[in-house]
Amino acid sequence: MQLQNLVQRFTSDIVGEEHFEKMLVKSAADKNPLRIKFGIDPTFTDVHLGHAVPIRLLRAFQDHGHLPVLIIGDGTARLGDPTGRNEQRPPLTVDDVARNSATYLEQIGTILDLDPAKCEVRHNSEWFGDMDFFDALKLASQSTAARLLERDDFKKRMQQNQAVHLHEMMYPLMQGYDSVMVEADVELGGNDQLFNLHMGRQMQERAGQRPQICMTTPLLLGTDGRKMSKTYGNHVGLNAGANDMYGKIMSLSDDGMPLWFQLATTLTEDEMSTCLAGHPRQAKDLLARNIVEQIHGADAAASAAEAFVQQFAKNELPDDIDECVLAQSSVKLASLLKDAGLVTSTSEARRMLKGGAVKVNSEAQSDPNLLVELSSSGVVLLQIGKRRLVNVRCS
RNA sequence: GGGGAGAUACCGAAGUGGCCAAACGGGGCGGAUUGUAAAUCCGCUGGCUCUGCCUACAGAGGUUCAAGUCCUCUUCUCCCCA
Repeated sequence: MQLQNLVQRFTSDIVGEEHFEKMLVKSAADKNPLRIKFGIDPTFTDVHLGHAVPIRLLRAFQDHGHLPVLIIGDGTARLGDPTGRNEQRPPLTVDDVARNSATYLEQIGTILDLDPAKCEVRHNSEWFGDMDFFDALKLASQSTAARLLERDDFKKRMQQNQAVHLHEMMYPLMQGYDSVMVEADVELGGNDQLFNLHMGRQMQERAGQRPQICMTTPLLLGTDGRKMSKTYGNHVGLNAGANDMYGKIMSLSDDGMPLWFQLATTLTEDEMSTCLAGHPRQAKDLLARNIVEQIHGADAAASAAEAFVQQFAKNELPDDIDECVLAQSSVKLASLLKDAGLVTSTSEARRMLKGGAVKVNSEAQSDPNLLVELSSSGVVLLQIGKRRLVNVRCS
């Protein structure tokens, strides 16, 4: 597929579009690949399918001979982009960030080719790490309060009489500075990044560089229709197993499907519209399969689809159930549910029991004091709802 | 620097001395229904050795038989003035 077509499919906004064509032509003539920047802050342990949208576009650029410049924001993560959340997160420690950075690369590697010859990976602590206070002031002098307060998130919070801290306003400047440091030609980001991307342009211009083209991708919504975010629990992680990933996508709301087809699948426009015209259940199955295939391969996708039908449509037990080994042989049901890790407290176990959610060996139980005998040879199957299952035996 | 308002559970938000483990709404979780979609109905939503006990209404003290509610100090936020 043509790069321009892909760009069209995956972007909602392009700043500096009029120069993009020329840049492509010049890059081809000079045999000088464009530097395509994409930055991601390792604030959590998983990268999700929402992040995958710009990453897939990045991959498209890579496939067309351009150079992805992947920035792991181990410096910016310490601050945290205040986007979309009207409260501050607890600051991450250096260790958190280091741990997350490693898993991020692994997950991004499922989409992008991280071969050093084909991709430049940078950590922005490289330049933020040894800045002193006066360097930071210099950075701050690059913009103005009025300009920063134009940012949607800040504006809203100001209007709602909520706090906007000074350090939060440094975030866009940091991201912009990244662009200067890597001399980006194009920067990709989610729709909510538009302001930050603009900042890069502005700062590059001040630094005497050619301002980057800013491309934003539409935001992939979470399975519940809200913005995909780990904090909402509506995300699908790239590190999710095939079955889990398939199941999560099946729980997507019907309304969300067109956007998901557009942003997360490899299907053509025609294939998509054929799919969407059919039964929604069918369409969702294809959607889920396609996505799982991209990450886990065709075989895994097929068996995930099968396992799903077995467990949820036919209401049968799944083939692979986690096993848990406990020391005691005779335990009260409420404690057992907790010890087996199905609930976090015995109080929760009691509530579940009262609500009729619990089955022991496929038989409904409601007595928290029921004494369950475990043996080392056979297993006892504990079940809360359709999703939480575990086989228990004693050591 | 001066004046005023405020901080309640995952979120929003009631509560102005006992009937408060805290109304109500959202979210989440379970049950029914189903296409693990949507919609709808029902239940749950601090912990424990669970008909009882313990810890909680920003933090620390205090008044009281009794405090989310009153007093003092502290921390944080917002608004107005300079």
